[in-house]
Amino acid sequence: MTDRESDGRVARGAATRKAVLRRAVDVSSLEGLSGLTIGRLAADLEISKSGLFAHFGSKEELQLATIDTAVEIFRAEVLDVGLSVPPGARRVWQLMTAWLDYAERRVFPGGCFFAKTSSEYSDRPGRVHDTLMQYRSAFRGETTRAVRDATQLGELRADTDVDQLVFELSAFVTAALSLATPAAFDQARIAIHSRLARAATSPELLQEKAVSR
Amino acid sequence: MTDRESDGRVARGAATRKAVLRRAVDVSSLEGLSGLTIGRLAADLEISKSGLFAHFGSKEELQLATIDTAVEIFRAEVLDVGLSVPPGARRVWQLMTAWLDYAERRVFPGGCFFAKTSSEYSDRPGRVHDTLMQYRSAFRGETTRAVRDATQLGELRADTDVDQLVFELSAFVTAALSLATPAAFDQARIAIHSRLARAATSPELLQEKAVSR
DNA sequence: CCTACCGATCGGTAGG
DNA sequence: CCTACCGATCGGTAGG
Repeated sequence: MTDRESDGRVARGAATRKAVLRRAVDVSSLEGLSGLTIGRLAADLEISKSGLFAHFGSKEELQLATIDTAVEIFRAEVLDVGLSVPPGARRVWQLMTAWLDYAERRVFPGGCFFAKTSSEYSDRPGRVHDTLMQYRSAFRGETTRAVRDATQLGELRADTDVDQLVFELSAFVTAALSLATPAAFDQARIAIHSRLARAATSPELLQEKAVSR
Repeated sequence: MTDRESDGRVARGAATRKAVLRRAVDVSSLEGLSGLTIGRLAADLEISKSGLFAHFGSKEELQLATIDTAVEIFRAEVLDVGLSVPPGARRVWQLMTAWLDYAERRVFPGGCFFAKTSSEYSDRPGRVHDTLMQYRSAFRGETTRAVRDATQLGELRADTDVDQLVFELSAFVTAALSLATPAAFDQARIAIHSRLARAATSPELLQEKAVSR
């Protein structure tokens, strides 16, 4: 009896928390993590300010929880899609295009959550800044590993400067995210394909595997 | 007598306005144009809030005046430096490196004023957004003209896709501004040089003119 | 999860 | 340029 009752409360609490964070991620992708205010979020979700506040304890904790929620989505939409292809040049291509696709598809209404918030917090010390930079460098690490693997597999030229190539490919993606026009997304795909083709040991390596359908 | 007195007031007013805008540009480059608050600016400059307010009439007017001030500085530091070299491949190189240099030199304490504020206002409708986008596209227009001129002069290959090349070169710069590490600035210079060398009809075109000293 | 607060700060105004 | 305000909103707290 008491078990069932408290389970019900816990479940409702978790559902509210989840709804708050989903909304928080959307708002932040449009207006940044400091544009996020507890009062506005509470009004949007039609709960009291202090009711919402009780879930997090401080605005900073809300911001950190919002970042973690965005990371989970980014991981599923970009990293998992990229890594679903076996190591090699095509994995690198897949990783970059998954990143572009996720932004173009507006998984977050403001485009890329991390493009917005990393720029916003680039010069503000604190835990929000540190957490964002840590995730950014973790993702760059995954990209670097994919490029290094492709090099060691002989699919990218042995004299490839791995960090330089990662810089250039990432630059094309982030530029498209920042411009956010259809033309820019196309230009990024063209640039990435041509840069990878130039680094590849064989031109067919970037081709889609022929699927029978 | 009255002339001298009112001239003195006007001059003092202009000096105050100038000091306010210089400070506003610095603060915005660090914390964005919405992080700019009239109260804080007044406290920094040790004048009253309403005294400062009287110079602009609204926060939006202050933001627009701040953008115009930043544009003047950007024009002097980047555009004028780039265009000081005659049309051709080297002018394109000069334009891109002047842009990198200005950010690396921290002309604004937060790096590039426009990188920060364009991202901040990318999804907020209004005059601030419109003004920022207008300046961004004007600068892109100048870059495009420089590339087109270099192509027509025969210094870049006739089959150069001008918009694509502008996209790629700008991407390298904005990526470096966003990362803002010494390594990233170096990687951007390497990427720009190599991309321009590949588009050039002759490798010497990017060389510095030999100066006797 | 709520009502009812707190001090601080926001953009802006009145009147000099 | 000033003092002295305004209503709205901020993050956060007390006490349920």
